[in-house]
Amino acid sequence: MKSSQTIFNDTPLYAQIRAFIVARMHHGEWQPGDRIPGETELAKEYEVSQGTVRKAIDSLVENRLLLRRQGKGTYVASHNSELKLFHFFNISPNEGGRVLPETKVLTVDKRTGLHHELAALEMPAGTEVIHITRVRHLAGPPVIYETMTICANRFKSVLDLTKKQILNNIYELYEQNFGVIIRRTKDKVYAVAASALQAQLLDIEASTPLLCVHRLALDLEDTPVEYRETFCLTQNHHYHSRLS
Amino acid sequence: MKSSQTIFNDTPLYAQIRAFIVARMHHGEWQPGDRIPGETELAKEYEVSQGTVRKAIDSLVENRLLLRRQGKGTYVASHNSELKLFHFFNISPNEGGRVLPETKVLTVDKRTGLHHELAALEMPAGTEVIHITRVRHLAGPPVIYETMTICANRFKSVLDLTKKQILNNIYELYEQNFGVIIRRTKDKVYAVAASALQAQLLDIEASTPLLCVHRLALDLEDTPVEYRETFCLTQNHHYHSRLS
DNA sequence: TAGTGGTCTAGACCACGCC
DNA sequence: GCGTGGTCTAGACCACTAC
Repeated sequence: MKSSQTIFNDTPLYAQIRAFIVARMHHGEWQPGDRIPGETELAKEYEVSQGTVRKAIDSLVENRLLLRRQGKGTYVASHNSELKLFHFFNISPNEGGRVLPETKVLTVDKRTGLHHELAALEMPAGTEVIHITRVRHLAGPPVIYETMTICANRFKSVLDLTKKQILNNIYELYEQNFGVIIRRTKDKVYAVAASALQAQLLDIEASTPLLCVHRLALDLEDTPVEYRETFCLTQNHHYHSRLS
Repeated sequence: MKSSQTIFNDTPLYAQIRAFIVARMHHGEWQPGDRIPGETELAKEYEVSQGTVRKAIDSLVENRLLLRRQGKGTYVASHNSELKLFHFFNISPNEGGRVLPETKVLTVDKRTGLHHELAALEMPAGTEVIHITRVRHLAGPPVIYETMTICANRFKSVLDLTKKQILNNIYELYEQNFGVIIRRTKDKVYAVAASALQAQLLDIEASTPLLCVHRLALDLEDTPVEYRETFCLTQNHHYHSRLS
């Protein structure tokens, strides 16, 4: 990169290149599934060495924003690829392998966000949100009741979809319809007693212990996108996580 | 690395170097907290370029087995360093910052492992284990009841310790007394109703919903080391996890 | 055969911590 | 000033994919 173009002399070159690449993905120039230019080409374009571009791409591959295919090229990651299908869905049967959930959307409403929802999403009081509730099955009776809250402005056209059009993997919907890519989530997990409504929907007795997950999903720029509350029966299923 | 010494021509050089470094840590030549030789020195020793050693170290730093200090050197990570204190302890108060738990050890016994314990630890039926139970407080009344199961052979001298000598951060004990470094954990999380014993120990009513975590802790070589069952009150606390 | 990512080298300069 | 890790370069060869 020519010194005359170097704006941020305090940040490493590869970090600047990485930011440029993320910006082009975020802006929509490179869509999920697209192949991006080769390392040598990007190196020429930005006037840096191929090794520096490689280092920038390395860190994006680590964060699963890009994926490499040897001999073919580097691609923008997509949530609907097999690898990512289960990535943010960490509830599994106790016995047997992972199961893709079936989903029934119950309600889709627009309303003013509640205090704790807006606090989680870092939005000012009074902001309009879209509120979705749904029940999910995992190869059997219903085991998950879930509510999701998203910004009404950013996801306005969700209201135009029928309940059946709302995808099972809603992160895929964010990506395909709104260009919003979920990079990471923060979960807080509790044990609670089932409310009357939850008991009815999950066909259990009230006060049955339920796993309760408060999840915040963040996009590429670490902006909160969705606040979700998941209530899960853990008789035959569990929530899993790995630390390393 | 001279070609005559190259044993695994199918694996990349940097991966071989990484394996050598891990072996020297695992073997005890480099203890937690030690400084390892500089990149140039290791490069000379293994007869590879400094860049290759760097790539090997990079991946170990990512996995938190090593940590770099610019201008000083590269160090073997230690669980008692501030950075790692909370790393595998992911239960926090709902309000306020993280709190270091106080711990009271209840029992330390040697017995034959139960079926599900040995299955988790991948040990043959009939293996002897050490079983520890304890209660933990987080700046207030007790909120955690926990049982831990470890291999009796590997951790024999734990039986010689008094209950007070068993450290609050038991992974630190594994590291300091046995040279076992925990690299990662796999958690399965459930919601359950408190048993009579748990209710008594946590001073709550029986059937109160409790968070139940089944945790397997693995060492550097991905061998299961400890199986733990944690029961946690989530009135004022929560279990947290991040996916990315 | 041509282009891509994957690995590896040798050497350069910088920023930091320490003496 | 010296040694450390941190960044960057220019070029090499390999393995894989596609034509």
